Amino acid sequence: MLKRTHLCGSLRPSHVGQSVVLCGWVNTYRDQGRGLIFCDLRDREGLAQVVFDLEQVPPEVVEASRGLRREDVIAVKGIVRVRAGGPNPKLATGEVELVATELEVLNKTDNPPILPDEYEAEKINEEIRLKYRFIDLRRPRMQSILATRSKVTKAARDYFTKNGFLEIETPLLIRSTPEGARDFIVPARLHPGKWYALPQSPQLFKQILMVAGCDRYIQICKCLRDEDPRADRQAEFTQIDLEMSFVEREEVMQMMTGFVRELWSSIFSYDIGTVQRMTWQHAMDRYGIDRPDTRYGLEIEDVSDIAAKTEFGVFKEALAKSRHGRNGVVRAIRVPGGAEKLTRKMTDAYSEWVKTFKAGGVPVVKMTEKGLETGIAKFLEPVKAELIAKLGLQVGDAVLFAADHWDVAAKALGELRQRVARELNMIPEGKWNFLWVVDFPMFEYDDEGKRWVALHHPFTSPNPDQFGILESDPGACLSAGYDLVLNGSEIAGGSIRIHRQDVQQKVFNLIGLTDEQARIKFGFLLDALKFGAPPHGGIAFGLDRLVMHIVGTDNIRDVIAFPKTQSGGDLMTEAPGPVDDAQLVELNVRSTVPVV
RNA sequence: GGGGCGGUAGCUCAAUUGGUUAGAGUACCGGCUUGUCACGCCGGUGGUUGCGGGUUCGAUUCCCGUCCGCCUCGCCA
Repeated sequence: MLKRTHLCGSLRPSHVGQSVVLCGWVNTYRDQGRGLIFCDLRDREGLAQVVFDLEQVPPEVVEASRGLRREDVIAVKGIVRVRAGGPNPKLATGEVELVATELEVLNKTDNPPILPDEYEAEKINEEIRLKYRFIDLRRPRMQSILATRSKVTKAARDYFTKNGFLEIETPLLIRSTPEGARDFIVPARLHPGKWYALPQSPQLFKQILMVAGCDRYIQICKCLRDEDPRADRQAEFTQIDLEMSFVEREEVMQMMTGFVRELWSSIFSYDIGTVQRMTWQHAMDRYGIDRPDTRYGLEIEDVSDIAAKTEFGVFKEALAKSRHGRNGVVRAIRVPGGAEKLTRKMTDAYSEWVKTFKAGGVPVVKMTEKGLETGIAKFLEPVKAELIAKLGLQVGDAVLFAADHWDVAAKALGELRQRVARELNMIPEGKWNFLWVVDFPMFEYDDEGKRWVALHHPFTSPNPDQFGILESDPGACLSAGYDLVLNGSEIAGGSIRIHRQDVQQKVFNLIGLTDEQARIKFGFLLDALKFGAPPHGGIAFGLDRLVMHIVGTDNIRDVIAFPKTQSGGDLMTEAPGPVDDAQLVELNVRSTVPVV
């Protein structure tokens, strides 16, 4: 076999005159007739044009070159020269070509169902791309994404090991724990009737590594949550998981900010500047979401007191609502220029759409030269001046309202804010807005379960100044949690953990675990906390999402080599699949559904 | 679990109100072509219209069910 000397994409004028061997896939071939054949050969690095001058090569090369087809795998030996037909500016190698002297066809291909040609590929159904992933991944775009992902994981290892983190592996077969997402479970052959779970994250193990004196830990690990996927979510995903001892949240945030600073600097030569902080309450009030996109305005204003002075029934009803000690609200978004840009059709669609978030609709008013018009203008007439002042209304603006329980109104306007920004093209290109969200509540009340549930997870510590109200007013207690948000998407989340056994016990009690249940489920953690647990905290980056931002895609499957579909299937391997009865018998498992 | 969109040639799509032999581009096959680069020209092969049922003289088209894919609500500590 001819031995490769260069990568296709690496050929440059400096190679002219050299004898080289390229290996790769036939990207395209152009048969010019009896004398001349062109072939663009592709490998991971790019394309190079190979010329077969049929009068200058041995008969077997003539025959083999005439039989070349797209995606055949070949090795070619030849001399690099300046292109005789003039340069091709579309190719990085476009100034040179390889004049073939030898050709070895390493593997003929069947007619490929799809081609890794960018011109074609953008149009091909993802279903087909996933089935023939081995061809789809040959595309330059996909190769580039895989390379970028590799760069990110290497940057993480470099940065964190440089800062004293040890890379330590944690088990995949673990104990199933309550709380959180649904577990994937694995039958334990040696323990009939018992099961392992696959980790939703290495959370408890990394905490125990801190108790074990490892000081700083990093792992790039798979996490598995048996929940329905989304465009930016897979059941099986990857985290850059970290934990540090003897720190408070400030040091964790500084360390992590340093990482993204280095990453963005090395990949984009972009200075992320000072990363802003925002409290969870501020985020919810002003942006209607716990991961605000601060690249544009459209902030939410509370106009409850003004609305209270109107006779508009929807406002009155909303303000009369109350839940968990919080009154209903009327809130509004001023849309600059919205009087013209937001058509009746659009605002009607918004009203319909917010119903999916349990809101009743979106009252609208527009500001024209004549004053407030359309929509609910007549109800607002008495408070016109106040409203204009509060919202800073100018002629040409529109106002979108939500009136409901505070969380419903927040959610509706938060979603609406993003949709309006998208539809009115208000999101600036090329901006990277990083933001730390802090001071999350420890708990939220679960109406169905009639109990408090941890907003982050039950190992999250209250903020140091909040211990006093942990038990007396859990609903008001703020945690030492922090999320790193990029352009409205959560890319990392973590917290300072509880390192005292008595505090952990209290939190378990608060979320409805009795001492005995806590003992059964988390006895090892409570033990660890008893025997010398240092203060510690950490964070986990969602690697897939981080890479999505970096490569500019909104499809998580683009950044995973072998992703799963929305129903958890792998279209290439056809997993999940049936197993033999014998396997089930050995595992002491019986299926309750007939095998298809 | 709920809602929405989609599935026609290897691939991307079309097919009028339910009506002739389901078409086009591309890929593939054959021929021509010595400077192309999404090469070009001529010709050809290629169909379980996702699957199952129903209505009808007649179904890609209408109805029911089902499978698959995508988006989304719930869910994702």
